[in-house]
Order: sequence, then structure tokens, then C-alpha cells
Amino acid sequence: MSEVSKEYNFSYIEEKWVKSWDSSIYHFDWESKKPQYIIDTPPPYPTGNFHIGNALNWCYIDYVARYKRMQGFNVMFPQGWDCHGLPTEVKVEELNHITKNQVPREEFRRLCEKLTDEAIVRFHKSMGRLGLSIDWSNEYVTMKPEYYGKTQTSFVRMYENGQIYRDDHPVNWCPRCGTAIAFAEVEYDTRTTTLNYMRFVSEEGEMQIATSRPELLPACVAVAVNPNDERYQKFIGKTVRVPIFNYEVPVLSDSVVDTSFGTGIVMICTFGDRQDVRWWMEHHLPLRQAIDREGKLNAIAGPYQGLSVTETKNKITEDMKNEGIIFKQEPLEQNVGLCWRCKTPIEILSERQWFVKINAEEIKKAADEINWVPPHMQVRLKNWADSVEWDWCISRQRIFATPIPVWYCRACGEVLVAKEEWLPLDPNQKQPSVKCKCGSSDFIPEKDVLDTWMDSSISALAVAGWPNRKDLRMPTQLRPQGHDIIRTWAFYTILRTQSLEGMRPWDTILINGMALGEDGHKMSKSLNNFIRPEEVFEVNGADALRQWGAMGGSPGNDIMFQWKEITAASRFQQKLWSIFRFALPLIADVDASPCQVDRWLLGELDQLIDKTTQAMDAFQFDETMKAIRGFAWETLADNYIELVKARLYGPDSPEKRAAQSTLFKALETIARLMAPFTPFISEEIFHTLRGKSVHVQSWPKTSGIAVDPAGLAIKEIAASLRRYKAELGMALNSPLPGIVVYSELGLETFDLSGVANSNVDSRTTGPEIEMKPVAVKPQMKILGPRFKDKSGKIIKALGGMDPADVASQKAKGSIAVLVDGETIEVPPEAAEIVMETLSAGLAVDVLRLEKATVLVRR
RNA sequence: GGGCCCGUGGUCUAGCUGGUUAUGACGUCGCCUUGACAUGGCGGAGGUCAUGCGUUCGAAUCGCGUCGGGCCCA
Repeated sequence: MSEVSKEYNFSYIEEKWVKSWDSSIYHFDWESKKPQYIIDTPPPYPTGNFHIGNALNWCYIDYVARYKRMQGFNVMFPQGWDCHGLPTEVKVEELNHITKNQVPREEFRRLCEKLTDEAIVRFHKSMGRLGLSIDWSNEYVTMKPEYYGKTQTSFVRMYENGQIYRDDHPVNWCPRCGTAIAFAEVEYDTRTTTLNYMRFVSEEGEMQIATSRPELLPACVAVAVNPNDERYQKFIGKTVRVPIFNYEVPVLSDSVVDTSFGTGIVMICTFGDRQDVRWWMEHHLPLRQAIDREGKLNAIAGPYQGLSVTETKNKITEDMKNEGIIFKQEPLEQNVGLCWRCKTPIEILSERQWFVKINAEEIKKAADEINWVPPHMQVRLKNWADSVEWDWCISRQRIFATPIPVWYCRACGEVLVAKEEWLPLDPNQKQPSVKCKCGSSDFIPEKDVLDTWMDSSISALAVAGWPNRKDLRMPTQLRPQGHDIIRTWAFYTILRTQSLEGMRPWDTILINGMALGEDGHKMSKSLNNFIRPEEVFEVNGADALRQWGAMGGSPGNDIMFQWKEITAASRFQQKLWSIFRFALPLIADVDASPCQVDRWLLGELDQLIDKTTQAMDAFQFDETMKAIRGFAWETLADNYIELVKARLYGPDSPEKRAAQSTLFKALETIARLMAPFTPFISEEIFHTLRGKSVHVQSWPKTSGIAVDPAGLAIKEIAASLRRYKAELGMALNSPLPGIVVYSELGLETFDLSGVANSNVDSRTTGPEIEMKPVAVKPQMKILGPRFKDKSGKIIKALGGMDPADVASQKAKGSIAVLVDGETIEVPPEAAEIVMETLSAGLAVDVLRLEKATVLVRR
């Protein structure tokens, strides 16, 4: 018990506990009778390393998981890995100096799996070191058949209930990745391009059209003007000849056409942008697709066939300039859609793809049943739901993803979707065991694979036991995630849960902010503001990082990483350690009747428990941790411990035992309250005190002890005596000739004499000194609601009155205030009297407090 | 162009279902080596709560506008 080091050796203690903790205490118990608390943890993309942003998110999750466990819930804190996707494919190509088509499909997939497995191992290590209470018995890996079989089951069921269909439809296409992508994967950026003014010829004369994409000329299917545009009335309903390619297209009128952009005449192509798609559908225009899947021009483009989009743009511009078709060019700032992974400008192509129906109303309805923290984040989901125009394209032309369990009959083209009991499977590896309706058994496997969000959007269902468990544990209780993926992960999860099980996926969604670098920008290697969690573990330890996560800001707001915050956190750790080191040889877990100061401390402790419980229930980790810190540092260390030192160092007595047990209780409670935040130091302290793990303890409950006003008065007297000595330049332990405290509360003297190192007398009456009212302090809370617009004048009048007069009226029960010649009766509680002690002529100094008066002999 | 959020002492930040001395941390200044801790203790300085108008007896807090920043999207 005595070999507590002076300095807190965080690395030794944290590593000791990482090694010796039994992680099975964090396992979800499927048989338990306790209320469940299932967390739909984000499955990170296992590539690179676990970074500070991850650390912050997982800290939030861990605070909740540990707190809920202590509150008696059967908690599931699972961990999944969202493996599939392009970044890993690209990385594999890089590392092995191959492209995906140079090796067999299966071989390529194996390379991706290997890379992913390695990343998962790294993540495991970082997460363990951070002290996360993850339930590894509920780990899932989306690239493993056990999981992607579930994804496939969800595909089959949604196909069968009509939520999934296959169709020709315009899709966002990334020519570099060679795949369709969803709207959620398109990002926008401003680029400077050229606006070209071209001459088209019609029977009514020349039409001048401005376009930024001349290479789409062969895909032109119509020309449109605004119906209210007087300049072009005569063209409406006529046809116009597309130059170079020499074919006629109709001239349409549409009120969406912006008369002030370019010439006010717009060329509609299939497809230049989303607006083209809208027009194409509304006006039932034909399809002229000029760009192929590699982003090259096809046969329809005649002389430009085989050239890339950029090459065509340059060449056709040149040709048209030479022929005088383009007569003017100007720069144009334009927002271009980019593939969010590779930043290549996307094209819109019409392709046969698989789609999931999006029912925006149902999604919004489900979102309404979910508790959003903070509430305003729900608006983002609603805005997104309202702006979705096409269904969700879920097929991808890649390899490392969940296979679409479908074949096509070679003879009749019929679609054969796998039966649930065949899953998991890869149609490229396995032929179906049934015949097609037409009698043929020759099938072509579907080569396309599923969008990664198809995997991750069933995470809530998967952890809750879907599809096999009879007792499906839906809805889950909590979805923690970042605001950057509300339109994807949150949106798709709600959609899928709604469509597969007809319910909301979670009770609560907790949105966390992003972790920013010390310069206030998003952490990135290129900005050189990148901090690895391991650096922090080495310098100040995992508990310090976890404290920063709690105290750095409130959830939902972005939070800046700052070393000084980490340092501050580790100072508190050291402070706590010093308290522990001081207390350990002196405390005892004994029954004792608490003294006044003890009852003050225990009352404060009760208030702390109340406050932290409320804050935790509202996910206010910053409030919680600040309250604990304030209690431990100020209330306990700076005040209580200083007050009871004399008792603790003194001979055995009921008073000493009272201090010993109070301090014991305070320390034990702090260890419990901090366990969700700082699991290591909390464990070290609690385990030393109790010989058991703090992580299987319950959250502290209040003991019903109110703050003792006498104890509070003693604490305040001690503080004012310290101030008194400081003002006189005395050492804080220098003795005073004599102190007398006067209070109706009947104050105990032993703690005061100890802390002041002086003799203290306590009296319940007196002292015989003169008190003089010197000011009146109006109470707005009383006056405002009662007197409304008159309160301003009443305050002024009260301030102008003789304080002594107000005091005597107040004592009689009512105060008469003269306002604009009118006498108004004001209740006594509306005015507080500020008193001053007249000590002139006395050989004492007087310290006047709310509940006590102290005379100090000079 | 639209939506959402934010703008609080030198820095970061709490409060924001309105009530008059605005929270805490870091920094800064002065004092104190008191038997857990100088990575400490005590005390102080420092803010027109971005800005303008409005609602109200009363606004950091509610409304509108402006300026600045961030995020999501068109």
C-alpha cells in the first residue's frame, strides 16, 4: 500500500491493464434479462491506420458503452469492418504493380482480402491500446461469406418484395474507375472551363447556342429556349440542324431555361448533366449516347470515335472554330461532378444497372421516430431525402465487393435470382442447380458487384441477429456516427431497415463532429497537421487522449486537437494520483458518523452524482468530465483535504474515522464516475481500494446526504482565512493569535484550527459589533415578472433609497417605493441588503460571511 | 444559388427553453517551498458575448438583416 510512486506512471499502468484485463466482461449476453443496449458501431474502412478522428468517435462510443453497462444494461459494443471498395483495389494494384484485369478475379480478390486483414490487425492494436470496451464476440467482417451472405440475403428479399429492380437508366459514371457510382458518391468542385458560342442553322434562321461541352454535340437530341423569351418565339416547334453531324433536332420550350445564361438557347444532350436527364425524361427525347464506359467517344461521334472526352473537346472546338461555327469563347466558372474517390469528372451514361427504390417519405417518417442528438442534424437527412431524384444505383463494375447473386439465361435472357438457402455464393464460381423456365441450364453469371453501402447499411440488422435469430433485437439503441455520412450510411440504413423489417433501425442517433488539426483544418497528411493516436499514447497516455475527447467540446461540434488540452488532461491525472497517494495510507473503509465538514463533502458528492448522471443521459460528456474534475480538484483536494488533514494525521478518534471513511468514499466514487472516461487510472485506484475491477461496478447512486450548511460555512471561513493571510503576506501555515467564529449553526472548531494552525473558538451568538446596511441589491427575478415595465424605475428608486431605511422596511415585511409620485409596495425578497461591518476601533479584523462572522485577533 | 451550424477575455471553450457579478482550460501578472502534488496553492488583470435593427420591463440567450468562418448539397 505504501509504494505509490510520486509521479503517475501512465505507460506502465496502462500497459499493465491492457495486458491483464479480461475482455469477456464486455460480451453481450444473448440470454440476459437485463435491458439491452445495442450500439450500431461504425464499421471503419480498414485501410491505413486508426487516426485521431477514429479515436474521437470511438471514445464517444466507449463512454456510452461503459456508462450504460454500469447503469445495468446488457450492452453490445460490436465492431465491424467495412472492407469492400475501390481504395483497397487501387492499393492492391499499386503494391503489386498490376491492374485488376491482369490477374484472375479470385486472385485479385484474395490480394484485397490479405491487405484488409493486415489493416484490421493494426486497428485492433490501436483500439485495444485506447482502452475501448469492444465486444469482440460480436465482430463482423463484411468481406467474409458469413457477412456478405447477409448482404446477399437482403438483396434477394428486397428483390422479391419489389424494392430492387434492374433497368436502363442514366447513372453517374466514373470513366477512370470504370463503374457506376451513386449520387452520394458524387462531389462537386468549381472548375474553370470555356463557354463556346456556336451557330446552328434552322429554316427560321441562325440560332446561337452557348455550351461548355462541345464534345457532346453528337449527343445533342434537342435545343431548348424559354417560352417567355421573345427573341426565340419563332423557333419553337421547328427543327434545327446540328452542325458537323448534320441531323435535325427539335426546338423545345421549357421554363427552366435561363434566359440570361449564354444566349438563352441551350443544347440538350444525353447526357451532359442532371438537368439534361430531367429534360430527356420530361420531353420523351431519344437517346444518343456518344460516350462509352471508358470515357471515349463511340461510333455516333463519327470522326471523333475512339478519342477521349478531353481530346474530342479540343479537336472539335478547333474544327468548329476553323469552320466558323464557334464564333466566340469566354471563360466559365462551373461546378463539375467528380468521383469522390478519384476526383475524375463523372459522365452520365444510360446503363443497365440494379437499383433500390427510394421512398423519401417513408425514410423521413422513420427518421422522425429517431431521437437525433443534436436535433438539427435530422434536417440534413430530410434535405437529402427531398433532393434525391433517382433511385439508388447499387451495381458496380468492380471486383472486391459483395457479388450480386444473379445469373441470366443464355437462351432466353431470363433473370435468375439466387434462392436464400443457396447463399452465400459468387455466381461466377457456381452455376445454379435449377433450370431456367425455358428449360435451358446454360447461365451467364452477373459480373457486377454491389455498392459497399449495401453491406454497411444492414449493420444494425446484422448485429441485432438478422436474419437468422428468432429474437431479432431491433430496433437497436444507438447509432453513433459522423455528420459527413448522414446522406449515405444513416440514410441507407434507415431505408434498408424500413424496407426489410418495417421499422426504424435505432432509438437514438448520436452525431459526432470531426477531429480537426491544431490549425483548425481537417487533419490530413498533406496539411502536415496529422497526429497519430500512438504519439499521444507515448507522450501522455490513452487516458489523457480520452479525457481530451470528453472535454475538448460537445458532441456534434467539430473539435480541434490541441496538445495543450492533452497536457491539461495529463495534469489532472497527476493531480488525481497525488490525491490518491496522499489518501491511501490515511483512509479506511469504516463506519463513522460524519462531522459537519464531512457532511458538506458528502452532500457535494451527491450533487456531483446527480449532475453527472443527468449529463451522461444527455450524452454531454464535456459537462460530465468537467464536473468530476471540478469536484476532485477544487472541492476535494483544495478544500476538503486541507480541512481534514489535522484529523487524518491526528490520533484515532471518531472524528478521524469520519474523515477517513469520507475520503475513502469520495475517492471510490470518483474512480467509478471516471471509469467510462479514463478506464486505466480509474481501474488502478479502484482496484487498489477494493481489490476488484471498477469495470464491473455499478454507477454510483446518491446517498441522500444534503450539503451541511455548517460544513459549508466552515469551508468558506477557511477560504477567507487563507485569503486574509495572503493579503497580509503571511505564510498560509503561520499561526494567528486567536480566532472566534460566530454562527447560529454552531460550528465545529477542530478542522478550522487545523487549517488555520491557530486556536479557534466557536460561539452561537454575537459578535457585538456594528453592522451597517450600505447598499440595496434589487432582485430582478422577483421584480421583473411582477412589475414588468415598471421594474426599471423601481430598481432605480430602490437604489436611490437609504439602505438603512430599506433594511428596516424589509424587516417589517414590505418595502414602499416611490415611483413617479406613486407609492408601490414591493415584497421583501425583492431587495437584498448589502451589509458592512464597522470594525473601526476594535483590535480585531472581521471577516463577514453569509452564515458566520469571524473575528481575528491582530 | 439553397440548407444546416458557428462567431463569447491573448488562444480554445461552456452557457443559448431570456432575469442583470458570463463557465472552464491554457496563457499572463503578483504572492506563498504549509508534512499528496511547484505538473502545486492563494489572489489578480483581462470580455461593448462578430455587427446593426427589432421583440421585451430585461437579450450572449428570441426574430430579421449584414459581415466572417465551417459543413452538406444544387
